[in-house]
Amino acid sequence: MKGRSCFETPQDKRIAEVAVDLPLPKTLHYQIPPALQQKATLGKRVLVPIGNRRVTGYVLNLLTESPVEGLKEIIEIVDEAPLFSLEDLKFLQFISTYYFAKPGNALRLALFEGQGRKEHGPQRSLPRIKKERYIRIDGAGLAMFDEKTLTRAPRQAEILNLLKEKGAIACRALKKQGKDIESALKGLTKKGLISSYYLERYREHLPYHDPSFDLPPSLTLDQTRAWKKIREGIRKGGFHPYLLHGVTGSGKTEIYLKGIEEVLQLHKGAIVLVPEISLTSFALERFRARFGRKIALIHSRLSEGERHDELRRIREGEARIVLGARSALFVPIKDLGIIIVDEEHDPSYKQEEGIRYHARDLALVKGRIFNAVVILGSATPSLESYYNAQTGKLTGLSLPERVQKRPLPHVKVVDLRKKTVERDDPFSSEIKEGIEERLKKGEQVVLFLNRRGFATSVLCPECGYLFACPHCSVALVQHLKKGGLFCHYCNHQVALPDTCPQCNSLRLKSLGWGTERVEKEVKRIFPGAKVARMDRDTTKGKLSYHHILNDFALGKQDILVGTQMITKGYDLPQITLVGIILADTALSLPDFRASERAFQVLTQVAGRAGRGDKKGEVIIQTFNPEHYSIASACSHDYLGFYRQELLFRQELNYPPFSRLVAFRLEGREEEALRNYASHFGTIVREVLEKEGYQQEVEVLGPAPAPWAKLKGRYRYQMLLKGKKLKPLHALVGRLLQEKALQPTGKRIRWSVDVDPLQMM
DNA sequence: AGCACGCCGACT
DNA sequence: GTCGGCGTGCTC
Repeated sequence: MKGRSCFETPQDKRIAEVAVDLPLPKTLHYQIPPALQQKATLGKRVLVPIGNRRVTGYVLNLLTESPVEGLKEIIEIVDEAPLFSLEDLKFLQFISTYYFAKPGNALRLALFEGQGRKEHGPQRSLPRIKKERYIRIDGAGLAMFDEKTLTRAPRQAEILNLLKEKGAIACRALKKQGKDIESALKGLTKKGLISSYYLERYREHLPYHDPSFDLPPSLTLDQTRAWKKIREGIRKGGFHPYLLHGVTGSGKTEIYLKGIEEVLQLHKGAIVLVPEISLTSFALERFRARFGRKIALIHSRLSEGERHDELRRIREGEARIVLGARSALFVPIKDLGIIIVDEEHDPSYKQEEGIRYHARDLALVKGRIFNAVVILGSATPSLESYYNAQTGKLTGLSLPERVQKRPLPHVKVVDLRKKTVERDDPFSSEIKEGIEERLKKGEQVVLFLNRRGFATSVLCPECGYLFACPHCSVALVQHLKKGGLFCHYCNHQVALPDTCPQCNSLRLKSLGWGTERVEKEVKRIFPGAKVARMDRDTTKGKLSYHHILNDFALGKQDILVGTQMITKGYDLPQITLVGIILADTALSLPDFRASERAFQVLTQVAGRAGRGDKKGEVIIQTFNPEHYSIASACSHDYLGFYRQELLFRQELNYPPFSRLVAFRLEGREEEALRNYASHFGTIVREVLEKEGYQQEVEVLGPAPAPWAKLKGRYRYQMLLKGKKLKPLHALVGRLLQEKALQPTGKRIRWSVDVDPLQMM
């Protein structure tokens, strides 16, 4: 910080705007007592009275006057130095106004409290700093020591010799070798030959071993061109946003690595965001191979202690780069130089609970506020981002070819409509032949199907009875291994009876294939093949995801069957065949982004094939070979897809041609919610007219959500659509104030979703 | 989130 | 007559 002037409180600003750690809709104003005037600065914690309690708050702003009468006084300033910089506060302020988030909740993001935890519960106890015991030779003791005393204590002698060699040893390392370490150590200590001491240790999710440092490969011509542009931005300083559109295997990661290297040389830090699912060791290892311990890993599967220690490494300056899922965007990195959002199109960047933010959008905001370079990278950019690159909001960079002149995989389409005879078999003869050929050659196969379980539903063919979830409007999915029928939304479980509960028929039928069934079938057809499955059911454990992929990478399996999870996050040269069991699943979703989603998933998973020296092949099975999502994915034609999808969006006035805000209404009683929803719609339209927004905002609904009931809650949604965000935003702000919209009991809730992604 | 205020049932 | 149920409403 240059001088202190910008942090000193001007004499006339005697009021502090404070966000407290309570779910209040607004910030509160407090008088700054003269004695605290000097210390009361932006970004510090303060102790304030609220009701008859005292709570900690955060100074977000300093004011000269307040519209509120009878302000109370700040009791105490907690911090010597501010916890938040001016930029941090700006970023926070933006999040809270843009997403209509309570300031206290926005604060929790910035404080990195994590999402899954209790909101506003009691303060969690801070994880302990972990210490590790070491031993060293006690010089004085050794000087007076007679070797013979140890002839009958070989363990002690052994340890002593080791110590003479190394000086000091971690006890943990010793314990790995023998069993009875403790008594030997006790003996040595008693004789005054060694002493113990403790050092702090960082907990690690994926243990660090010194990587074989990676020599940067030479760049292709396209890479060089893209890299030069980005380097220019980094060197110039300030906010420069890029969209790096590179086909699968075109070497986007290498550009990210270069960007980070450059930024580190300028003594700045970096944030790298990757989709939740691809948080494997693979991304981490690649970065560690280049940057060693300067990388910190942050994601939801870390234990509290591990996360705490990673944050500590960042705070203490050992780590200058943070790699993680969306929440890593809020990690406080000193002198932020670059933010990278890999696979920027990925829906997991959208938080669907609490503050419904989009990490890619906020990455751009953060870049602007912190004057950092932002790279959005993808093989299949979101329509919004690609459009932004075309209109100049982002600098578009393109890598149209794979590295080392490797071709994109050849794609073969199998039209399932012509396969009516063998309908019950998930594999076409083309896929079977393909698998057989790969098994013979010792190459690897990936089989993708975006549904887990054995069968997607169970039905009685005689009376039509369908096993459905009593709490959700979905069919139950049959699982063999877990045994029974399961709801994938609320986990409701029932046993599968032998007869139909409605007509007692014995002919219950399992419909639709899931990954479990695909795995079973492939094992049956190819008894010699080693098959692994990766989906939510096989990745419950903390590191199971890592282990499955690792084993596959090591060649312990020939075939990997999986859901979404296997579409990205790894780069394995032995995979030469990707089979897409049913490409249509994503297309049938009731969402205007369904085509985009389908195209992205197909392109991503197809991109796993042929990343080594051997040519890759993709076989897509589908009932809709003509659909443009599928056809474009087959011909690796992003631009073709983009143009067609853009037309569709324009016609229906959907993003990127408009902005959306969704209201989500929820309640336990169907009728009460239906009535409330209709009342809600009336009020919204009334306000819209009264305030004169008819020209700028279009209202759709409210209507029952496509999944009308989930986890025992009925759901309605309403959509506001506008060309410009500003009037939309103003109207929503106005509606949040509206008394008539507040639910009158009945256990009904509603929330606002700005830039909604999932329409289901 | 707390905590007070508030208006209806079984008790010292 | 009161103690207390937890429904709604406010906190600078």
